[in-house]
Amino acid sequence: MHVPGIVFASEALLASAAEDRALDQVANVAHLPGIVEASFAMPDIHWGYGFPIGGVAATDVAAGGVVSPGGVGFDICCGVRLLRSALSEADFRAHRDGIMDQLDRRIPRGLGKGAIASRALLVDVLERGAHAALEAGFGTERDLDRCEEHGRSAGADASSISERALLRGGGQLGSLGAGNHFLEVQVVDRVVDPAAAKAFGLVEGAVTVMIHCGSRGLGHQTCTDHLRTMGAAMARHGISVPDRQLACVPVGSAEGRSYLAAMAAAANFAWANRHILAHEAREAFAAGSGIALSDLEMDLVYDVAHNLAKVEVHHVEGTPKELCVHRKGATRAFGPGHDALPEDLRRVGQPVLVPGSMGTASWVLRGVEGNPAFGSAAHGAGRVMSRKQAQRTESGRQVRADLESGGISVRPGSVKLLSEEAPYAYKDVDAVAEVCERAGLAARVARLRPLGVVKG
DNA sequence: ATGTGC
Repeated sequence: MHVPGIVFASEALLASAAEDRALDQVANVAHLPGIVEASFAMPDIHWGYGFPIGGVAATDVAAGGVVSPGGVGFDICCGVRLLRSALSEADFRAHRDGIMDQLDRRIPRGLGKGAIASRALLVDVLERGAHAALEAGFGTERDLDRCEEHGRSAGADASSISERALLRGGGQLGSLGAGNHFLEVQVVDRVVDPAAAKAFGLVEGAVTVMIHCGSRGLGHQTCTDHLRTMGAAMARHGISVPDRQLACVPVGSAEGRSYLAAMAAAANFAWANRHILAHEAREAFAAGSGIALSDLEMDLVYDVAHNLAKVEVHHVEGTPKELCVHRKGATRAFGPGHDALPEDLRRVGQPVLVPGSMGTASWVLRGVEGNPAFGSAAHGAGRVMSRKQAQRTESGRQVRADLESGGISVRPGSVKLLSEEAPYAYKDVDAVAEVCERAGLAARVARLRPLGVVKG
C-alpha cells in the first residue's frame, strides 16, 4: 500500500461492509500508482467492481498518477437531480393519481428501454451534454447553472465512443433505466439548516422531485470497451495491481486520455438524460394537476454526479496539485467559497444529494470547509442485502403493498425488480447522513420523505 | 448498474 485506507463510518454501518469484502477493496485501491493521501471510503461503502462503491481516490497527474475505469463505475456519471416546487403535500395528494399516471405514461424506464429524445440528438449530446438538450427544446437555461459542470463535461470526444455503445445509447436518451434508479415525488419532511434550505429553495412541507439515473447502456458499454484496452496496455506501462478489476493507466498516456475523453462524452449523455427527464417531469406535473407550469415553480435545486473521475486542483501537504479524483458511488461535496459553485450558492456550499432506498427518506446535505476526502461525501444508503437475497425475502407484490399502505404511490416498470429494491435491502440513510456530518464530509440541510415512486 | 458472459 502506498497510502493508508480510511473509512468514514459508524460501527453499525461498517459491520455490513466488512462482510462483503469491501474493506479489502479499500486496501487494494491504496496500491494504485500515484495515489495521494489515502484510499478513502464513504459511510455507505459496499462491494463493487475493483473499487468499493463509496470509494474515493486521487492520483497525482504529474507524478504518473493513473486513471482507472473501476474507480468511476460502469454507470458513468450516474447522479441525482432535485427539483423543488410550490406544491404542498396536500396539493399533491389532491392531484396525486393524475400526476402519477402522467409520470407513469411519460417516463420511459426498464431494462434496455427508452427514450424521450430522438437518436438524431445523440452525437450533439455526447459533445455538449445538457446544452444540446436545451437547444433541442428541453428544460431551461437556469437548469444549466444549477448543474455540476454546467451540464457539460469538458474534453468530451464522441469519436472515442464505440459503435456498439452508440447503438445501445441511441435509443435511451431520456430514460430512467432500472435497478436502484428512480424518479420520486417527495416532501420536505424536516429542515435542519434553515438558512441553507432557503438558499436551496427548500421549504418544510413543500413537494420535491428527485431523479436518480445515469448514462444507461452507453456508459456501461464505454466502461467495458476501455477496461479491455486498458487491461492490455497495463503491462506496457509497467503497472501491476493486486486485482485485475483495478485496470488503470497513467492519466497522461494515450489510453488514459482516450478513456477520459470517452468518459466525458458518456457523462454528457448522463447530464442530458437527467435534464430531459426533469423537463418531462415538469410536463407531467402540469398535465396531471391542471396547474400552469409557471405556477408550479419546479426549479432545479441541483444536479450532482456520484460516478466520475475528474482532474481537480487540491492541496496535498500544503501545495496545490493537479489530481485525478475518482468518486465511485461518492458525491462531490465542495464547501463554501468554491468557484465551481453558482454565485448564489457560494456562501452556503454545494448541495449534496443523498438518495435513500425506495420508500425511505433522502437527504440534502451541503458541502463544508475542510472536507477530508477531496471534497466528497456519501451518495446513498448502500446495499446490505444482495439482489437475490432481497428477492427471497419478499415478493415484489408484497413490497408494493407495503409501500402503498404507507401512503406511497408506486408506478413500477417491473414488479419483480421491485423486490430487489425493497427498503430492508439497504442501509439506514439517516445514519449515513449523520455520519457524513460527524466526519466533516458534509452538513445536514433537509430530510425528504417519499410520496410517490416511479421505477424501472 | 447492465440488451445479467468469456
